[in-house]
Amino acid sequence: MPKAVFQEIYQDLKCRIERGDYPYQEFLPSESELTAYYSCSRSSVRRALAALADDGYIQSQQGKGVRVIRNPLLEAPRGYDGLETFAEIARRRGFTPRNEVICFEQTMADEDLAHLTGFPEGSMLTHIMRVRFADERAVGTDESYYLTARVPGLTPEVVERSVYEHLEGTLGMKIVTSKRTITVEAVNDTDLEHLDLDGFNALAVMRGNAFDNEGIMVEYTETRQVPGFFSLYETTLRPAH
Amino acid sequence: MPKAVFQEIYQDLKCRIERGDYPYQEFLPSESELTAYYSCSRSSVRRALAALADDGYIQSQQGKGVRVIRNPLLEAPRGYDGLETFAEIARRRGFTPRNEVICFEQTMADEDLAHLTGFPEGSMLTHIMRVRFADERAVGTDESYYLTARVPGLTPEVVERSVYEHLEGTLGMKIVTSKRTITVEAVNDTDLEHLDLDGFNALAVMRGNAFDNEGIMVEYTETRQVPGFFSLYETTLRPAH
DNA sequence: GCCGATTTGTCCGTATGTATC
DNA sequence: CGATACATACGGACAAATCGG
Repeated sequence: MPKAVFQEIYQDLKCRIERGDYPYQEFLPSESELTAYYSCSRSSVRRALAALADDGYIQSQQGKGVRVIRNPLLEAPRGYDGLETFAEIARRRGFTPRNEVICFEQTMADEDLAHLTGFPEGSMLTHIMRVRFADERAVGTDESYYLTARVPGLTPEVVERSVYEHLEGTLGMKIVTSKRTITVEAVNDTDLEHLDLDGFNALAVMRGNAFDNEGIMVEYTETRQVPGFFSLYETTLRPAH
Repeated sequence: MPKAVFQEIYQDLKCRIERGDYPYQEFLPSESELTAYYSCSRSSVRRALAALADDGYIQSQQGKGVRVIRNPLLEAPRGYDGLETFAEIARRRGFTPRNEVICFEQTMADEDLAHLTGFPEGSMLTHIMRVRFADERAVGTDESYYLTARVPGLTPEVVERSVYEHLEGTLGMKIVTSKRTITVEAVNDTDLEHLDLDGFNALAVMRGNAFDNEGIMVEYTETRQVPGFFSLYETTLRPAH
C-alpha cells in the first residue's frame, strides 16, 4: 500500500528500531548517510524521520544527530499509540467482546442535540446506543450519532458487528481527523441501569467527533467505560509550532 | 520568538481562523495564493498548513482545497490541545491551587524502581511526592522521579512552587518528548490516606516519561486525580505514516 | 578561545503525479 | 479533456548547533 518513498523509509527504519538494530539511546546514521543508503533526496529521509519523531521513536538534535528514544521495556504494554479499543483491551485480557444494540433510530437534530453533538440544527442523524460486554459483564456504553446523509446503510445488525468496518469497508469512507475529550466522571442513572459497575461509582468518559476525507463531521460519540477497561497511550512533541 | 517563516505563517493563519476570517467549513485560499500573499516558497506554506492540520484546525483534500474544521462552539471549553494542568483546571473553576510536598528524598534506583520508572538501574533520582489542593480539598497526588544528574537544584521549596518553572526557567532545559498512559483505576490505600475522595472509589491515573533536548529521559511521573479534576483534549490525524 | 568539519534546521525553486470539477 | 489544487520528490543553498583539534 505505501508506495511513497518517504513511507518506505519510514517503515524500514521503524522495523529496524523495533528489531533492535538501532537500540534505545543509540544514534541513527546521519541524514546524508541515510540519503546515500536509500538513494533518495534528503527531503524524503527527513520526512520519514519526522514521522518517527511524531511516533515517539526518535528525537533529533541539531549538530549531533538522531537518537532512538523508544524503550521496548516501557512501550511493551501498548503496541503503538492511541486509544486501546474496547475489543483490543478485552481480548488482551482473555475476554470475549460483544456488542448489544439497545437503541437504533433516526432523529432530527433540534437545538439541544445540535449543541451537544456539533451537528447543524436540522440534520438527520442515526442515533445508536450500544452496551459493550466482556464475556458476560457489561463494561461500557457507546452512544453515537452519525450523519445519515453521509453514512447510509447503517442497520442494527451492521452496528452490532462494527461501525468502523462498515465505514472503511462497505462505504469506502475514511476518517481523517478525530477530536476527543477524556474525563473521569461520577456514574449516572443510565450507567447504573446498563453497566455491571462492580461497586465503582466513577468511570472514564470520552466524547469526540470524527471528520471524513472531505472534512465533513460525520460522527459524534460518547463512550463510558468502567475502571480497568479504559486505556490511552499518547506521545507528544514539544510545540514546535 | 518564532522567527522562522513557516511559523510566522502558522501563527498568522491560526489567528485568522480563530478570529473568524476563515470560518468553520470554509476553504482557505489555495497554496499558490498563500505563497503569493506571503511572498515565500510553497514549502513554507505547506509546512504551516501541516502544523495547523496537526492541531485539528484544518484538513486538506487533494484536488479541492483546504477546509477549516475548527468549530469554535465545540472547542470552547479547551483552548488548544493537550492535558489540562491541575492549576488550569482549578483556576477555571474558581479554586485556588496549592501544592504540598509530603516526600522529598534522594534515592538510588534498584531493580524494581528501574523497572517501574524506566531509569537505568543505579541512577541517582530525586523522589518527590506532592498533594494537590483546590482551595482546601486534596484532589490529586503527584509522585515523580527526576534524574538528579540532569535536574540539579531541586529543593522542597522549588518543588512546592513548580518543577516546570525550575526546568524551563532556572535550568534552561527543554522537555521535547513526553509519553503518557492514561487509565482509570480503583483507589488504593495511599489515595485514601491523602485525598479527599468525597466518596469516590475510582480515579484518573496518568503515568509518563519526559525526555530533554538531548533525548535523555529525565522524569517519571504518576499522577492520580479525583473525578472532575482530570481533563484531556486530543486531536489525532489518520495514520498518514 | 578559535576554527573547521559534521549534522540537523530552514528555505527556495522546480518538476511531476494525482484527485477534483 | 483541460484547468485547478494538493501530494510527492529532487537538488541546492545557507544558518545554527556540536564537537574535536
